[in-house]
Formats: sequence, C-alpha cells, structure tokens
Amino acid sequence: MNRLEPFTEKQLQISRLAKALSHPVRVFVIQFLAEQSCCYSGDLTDILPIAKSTLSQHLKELKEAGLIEGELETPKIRYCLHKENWEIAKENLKSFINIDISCSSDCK
Amino acid sequence: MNRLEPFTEKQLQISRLAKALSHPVRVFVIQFLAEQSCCYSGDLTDILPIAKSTLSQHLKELKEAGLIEGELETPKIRYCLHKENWEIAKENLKSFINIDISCSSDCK
DNA sequence: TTGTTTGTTCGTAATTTTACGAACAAACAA
DNA sequence: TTGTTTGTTCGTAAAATTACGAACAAACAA
Repeated sequence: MNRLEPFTEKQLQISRLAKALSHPVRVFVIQFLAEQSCCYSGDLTDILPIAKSTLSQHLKELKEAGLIEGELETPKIRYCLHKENWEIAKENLKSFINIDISCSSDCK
Repeated sequence: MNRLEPFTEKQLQISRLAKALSHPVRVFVIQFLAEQSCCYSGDLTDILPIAKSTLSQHLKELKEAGLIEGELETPKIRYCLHKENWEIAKENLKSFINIDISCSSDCK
C-alpha cells in the first residue's frame, strides 16, 4: 500500500481499533477493567501468566490506541478504561457491524 | 503465553475476529462486499492499488476467519460475505462492546 | 494446440509483533 | 542510606505479517 490511499478515515480507525484488540491479552484487559467498574489498581500479572514486561507492552498498545490510561497511585498505577474514547470506539464498531447485508439468495 | 490458558473461548474469538479486521484492506473488502449486496465478481485489484498476490493473501485471511467465501465462476471467482458467520461475528462484537462500564467519577 | 484470463502459490525481503529477563527509575519505608 | 515495591525501558530472539514479482494451474477461446 504505497501507491495511493484508497481508504476512508473510518476504515483506518476500524482497522486500528481491531489491531488493538487482536490479541487475547488485550481483549482480556479491556473486559476485566470493565468488570472492575472500569479501573483496577492491582497487579495484572497475578492474573495473567505473562512476564511483567510483556504485559507492560500490551498495556502500552492499549494506551496508544487511546482505550485505557494509567493514573499514578504510587507505588502502583491505577489503570482505567478511557470512557470517552471507548464510546467513540464503540460507535465505530457499531456503524461497522450495522452495514446492511441484503445478500442475494444464491449466496450462502 | 505458554504456561496456561487463562482466556475464555469468547475472548479468543474476539481477538481472532479483530485480527482479521486489523488491516485496512480487509476492512475495505468486508464493507465493499456488503455494499455490493454481499457478493462481487469483478477484479478487486482494479479498486485496490495492491498486487494481486497481496490481495489474494488478504482474501485468504478473511476466508480462514470464515468471514467470506469464494465461489468459482470461471474464469473468475465470486466473493461473498459468509452470512451465517458474519452474524456470529456481529453477535460477538455486540456482546463485547455492550460490556457495562459504570466508571467511578474519579475516572476520566 | 496455443493463447488468454483469473486467481493461487512460491520465493523472498522488510517490517512488525510477541515474549522474556535484565537493568533501570520513582516513590516510599525501615 | 539502604531496601522494597511497582512498572517501564532496553536488548534480544523467534515468529508472524505485509508486500512484491515470478511461476503455476484451471477453464475456456481461437
């Protein structure tokens, strides 16, 4: 993809969001935070059997996608879903899955 | 992630679906097929400025994710959204984005 | 048979992702 | 000061992703 940009901004947003959610650890973290009333101060490596540096990497990706943020609560960090951006992400996903499919009958 | 499997099947499904949608070409193809009443017989490389082998690779990924299928219509292939699996994918995404977030007030 | 059309597969290269342990930094307690 | 806790950054390695052109295969037309 280097000759020209044929994609809409919405399509790029969807693909970026999908990329952020393309690993089970990251899906888990988002769901887990939602279950914890959106924030969590504990150690996620107690729950997830991955190295802390690996978790940090995944959290960084979620941060860069704007889905979560970390608030300092020394010596810990309180991770929270980013409500506003999460709403935007939800709207993007909704409009994507609501695309109308009126398949012809010969199409399984 | 080799010590143990802490993820639910749903979480794995979401991450696999997200991975399938994590590239703009693949998001484009899904939306494009939906706009074409779910099927398309033409040459997508006329629309997307990528090599045909690269497109074939992306289509393969969408096929393996179960989102599309190709029906032979020699010498062409008629690509269609896989209605049934697409419905399942939509339901999975819906239940994911409908997770309840009752953030505490100190959480942005 | 020979050529055309269409899409896949192969070979390859560059880049990105995933993962780990080690080293580091910040804030605090003893 | 020294040690503890917590999370990030660094260095590194293995694997996966993305992309291309060339070669190939299937179905048909000339």
